[in-house]
Amino acid sequence: MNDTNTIGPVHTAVALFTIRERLEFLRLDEGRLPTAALAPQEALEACARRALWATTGIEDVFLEQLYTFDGRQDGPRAIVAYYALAPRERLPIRRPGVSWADPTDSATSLADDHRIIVQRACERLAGKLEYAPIAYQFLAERFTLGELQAVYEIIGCQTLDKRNFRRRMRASARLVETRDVRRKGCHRPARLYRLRDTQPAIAGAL
Amino acid sequence: MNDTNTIGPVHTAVALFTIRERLEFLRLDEGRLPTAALAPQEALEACARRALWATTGIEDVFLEQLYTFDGRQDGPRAIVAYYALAPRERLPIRRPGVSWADPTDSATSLADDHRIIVQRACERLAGKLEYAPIAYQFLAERFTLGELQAVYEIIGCQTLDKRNFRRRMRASARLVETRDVRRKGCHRPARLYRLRDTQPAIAGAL
DNA sequence: ACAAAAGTGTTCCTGTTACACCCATGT
DNA sequence: ACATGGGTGTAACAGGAACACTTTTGT
Repeated sequence: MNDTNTIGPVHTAVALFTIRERLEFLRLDEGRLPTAALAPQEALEACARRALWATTGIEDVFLEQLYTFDGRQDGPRAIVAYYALAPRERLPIRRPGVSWADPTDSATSLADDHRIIVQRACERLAGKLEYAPIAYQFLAERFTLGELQAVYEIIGCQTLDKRNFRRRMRASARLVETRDVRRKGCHRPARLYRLRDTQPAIAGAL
Repeated sequence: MNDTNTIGPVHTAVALFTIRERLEFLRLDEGRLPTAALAPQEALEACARRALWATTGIEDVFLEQLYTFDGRQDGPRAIVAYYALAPRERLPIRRPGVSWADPTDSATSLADDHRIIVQRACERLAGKLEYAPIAYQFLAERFTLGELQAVYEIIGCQTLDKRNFRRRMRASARLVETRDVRRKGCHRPARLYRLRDTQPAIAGAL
C-alpha cells in the first residue's frame, strides 16, 4: 500500500465474487478487502476499479455500487463499497497476498466493516438474481444450462428443478442457442448458449 | 448556508417526497435539494437529517440511502444522496426559500446533478413499492384503504382495481383494522387502519 | 454394460386479473 | 332524492411447482 491507498477523505472498497463450486470472495491476507483512496479528479467507480486492479491485476469486470458506509475516526470520512463479479477463468490470480474465501464462513479473518460489506453484497446478489441478469457475470461468454443453473442455485442458496429452470430461462428470451456443444466427462455433451446481444452484458458499469 | 454546509469533501443531499394529490419533492428556491457537508465525527445519515432539518425544521422522517455520486471539480469529492418520505400533514413548511415541486416536470428549475437524484429516487420508490412497506410512510398513523390505494397508484403510476387491491393488502397481513372510521364528505365513512406493530415502521432509518 | 450428466411434457395448484352492484352518508 | 366515495365476491386465466424417464457419451 502506498499513500494514495490510505490517505484521503473518501475511500472505495470492493468485494469481488466468483463461483467455483461455492460462492467466494477475494480477500487480502491482512483480512481486508481491496480498497483505494479517491484520488483528485478521480471518479468513484474508477477508484474502485483501481483498487481491484492494484491488488489483482484484474480489469473489465462487472462492478456495481453497493452502499456507502461511515468511515472510522482515524480514517476516511466515507467508504463507498462496490461489488464485482467475474467468472473464475478470468481470474488467474497468482499474486501474493490475495486468496479466495467463503463469505459464509465466520471463521475467516476479516475486518468488521469489511465483513458487513461482504454480507450485504451477498444479500444484494440474492435479491437481484431474480430480476437482473447478474448470473451471467459468473460465466464465460458461452455456457451450458447446467452451469447457469448451478450459479442460480449457489447464489440463491436453494436447489432448483431442472425442467422448470430451463423453461424459465427460455421464456426470459435472454439466451441464444449456439450450434456447439461442450464435451466434458463420460456423458452426453451439453449445448452451449450465450447471452443475447441486446442485453446489457455489463449493466451498471457506467 | 454557512461554512459547514458548503465546505468539505463529502456532502449529503436529500430528496424529500410527499404526496398530496401528486408526488412532490421539496425544492429550495435556488433550484437545489437540501444538502450539507459532512461534519467531523458526523455519521452520513445524521448529516442528511441535518440537511433536511436546517432547511425545513423537519425531523424523524423515513430516510434511506439512494446512491453516491461523483462530486464536481470545485466542490465535494462525493455526494451521498438520500431520499426521505413523510406524510403531508407532518410537513407544515412555512419557511421562506422552500417549496414543493413536481418531480416529473422538466420545467422546474433544478441543478442537473440534483435532477438525477430526484429521478433515481422516483424509480427506486416505484421499484420498492411492491416488496417494502414504504407506502405507509406517506400516510398518517391511521389511514383508510382508499388513501393507501391512492399512494400505490401515484407512486406506481397506474390505476388499481379496488377489490383486488384490498384483497392483496389483507393478504399481506400488515394491516390492523381499528374500530374507528373517518367521516369526510357526503358519503359512507371509511374504516381506519394502522400498520401492525411488528412491522418496522421506519425501516432503514438506522 | 454401466455410470453420469443432458435433455424433455404434463398435471396441479396458487395467485392475479377482470368485472358490477349495494351501502352509508351529507346536502 | 341524489351525488359521492366506501365496501363486497366470483369466474377465468396465467404463471409456478411437482414430478420420471430417455439420450448420449466415456470408460
